[in-house]
Amino acid sequence: MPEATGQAAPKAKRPTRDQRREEILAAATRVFGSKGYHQGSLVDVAAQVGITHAGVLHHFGSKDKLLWEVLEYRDRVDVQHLEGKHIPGGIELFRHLVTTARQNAERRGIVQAYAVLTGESVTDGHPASTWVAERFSVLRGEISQAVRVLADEREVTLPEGEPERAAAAVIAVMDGLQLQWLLDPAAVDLASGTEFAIESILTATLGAPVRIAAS
Amino acid sequence: MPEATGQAAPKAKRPTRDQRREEILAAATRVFGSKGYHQGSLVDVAAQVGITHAGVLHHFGSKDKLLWEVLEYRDRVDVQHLEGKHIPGGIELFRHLVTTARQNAERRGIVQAYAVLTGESVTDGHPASTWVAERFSVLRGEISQAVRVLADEREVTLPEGEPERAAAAVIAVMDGLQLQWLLDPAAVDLASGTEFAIESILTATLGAPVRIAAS
DNA sequence: CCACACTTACTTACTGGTTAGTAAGCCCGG
DNA sequence: CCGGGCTTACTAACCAGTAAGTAAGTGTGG
Repeated sequence: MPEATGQAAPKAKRPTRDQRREEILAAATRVFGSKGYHQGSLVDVAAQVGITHAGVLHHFGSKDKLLWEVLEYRDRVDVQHLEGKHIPGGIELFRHLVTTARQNAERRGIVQAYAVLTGESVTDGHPASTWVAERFSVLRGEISQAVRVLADEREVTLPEGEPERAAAAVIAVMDGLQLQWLLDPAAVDLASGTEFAIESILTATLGAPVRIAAS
Repeated sequence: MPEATGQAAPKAKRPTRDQRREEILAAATRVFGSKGYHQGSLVDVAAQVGITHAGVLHHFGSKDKLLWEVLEYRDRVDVQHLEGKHIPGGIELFRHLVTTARQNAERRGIVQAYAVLTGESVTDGHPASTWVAERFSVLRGEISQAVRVLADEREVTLPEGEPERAAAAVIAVMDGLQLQWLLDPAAVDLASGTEFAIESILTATLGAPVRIAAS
């Protein structure tokens, strides 16, 4: 809090443009996460920041643009989290996936946002559909590459398309478990379930037991 | 107005109550499937049947009730499909799951409806959330039971909670693959991907190779 | 066998609510 | 003193649900 002598008004300092934008993005993530994009309104978002919905539009122009920036924002934060640690490859990637699942069990909001937006995105003409499709595509690429690294290490040759199939299955099981966990957290253990499923898929793909130790 | 001679009028006969209800349920399945529950309106549904939205409300009372009946309708149709063939158990159940996946690849609309509603259902207070949660619960029960049957057949004893974990993983991988397939049908093969993933999970659970032959 | 009573299946018209987006102006800080 | 950040006020569209009226059937008593 600034200014003791000058004018010690208890008035809150007006945030800078970038601060406000970040506040709004965080609020929009919460709102779209808990209510979905269509059901979550700009009024909801604005209320969480303490302004009106017109104020939000002043910063982002339209609801669609806000959604796009929310998605980019999520990517930026996720990458920031790995800063310097370079994208892991081989077995390290799968360790990272399990670790993420473990962390996600403590961040229900983010998991919910991801699940809701992903599900919504398969509706006709949804503004996030290309983003989600692209995200899946990139993930499949990275994971199938890691599978190939493991295969090389163990000197097994995989049939054409097998790494991609395994990659799709790994992503699928993670998303699917999140869905079940969101609807009934007691029935599914996110971390151990993810680890078990990934190990199963890798073991079957490589033809030899694969273990993912603690990170 | 009518009446020329006798009454050879080419006038369309008014459908019976039950016919109309079925028409509306089918239309609602398409609408909620392609646009989601919140974004799909009663006007959309009504237009597909050639009546007004008030006509739809005459039959179903409210939008929420319509959704509930759509979900029940889906169950009824699915079960009808298995009529007489009793709910399969043991390896037969997994064969059935793969067969369903193969059929689903030809029924995009239904898969989309299921994916959209499931994703939407994790939003706060969604009218379908208890239905989806219940469905997951029942499926986990049936599949974990089938896993136990397989374990007994092979005389292996499974750790506490292991069948449930495998069941959750099987459901997860099916749902997740559907999502990826909807967004990029060329990147994922629904039938073979499902078969591969289920075999991987069962093999890892039972400690011995499990194959799912053609049904 | 048919007229009258009643029910069913809607339509039209409206209500109250919510939505995204626009326009104009106010106010504060640098 | 001026410009960005915001509010207030508004619009046009759309929504679910209600109410009342109407036309087309169905059942029934005479």
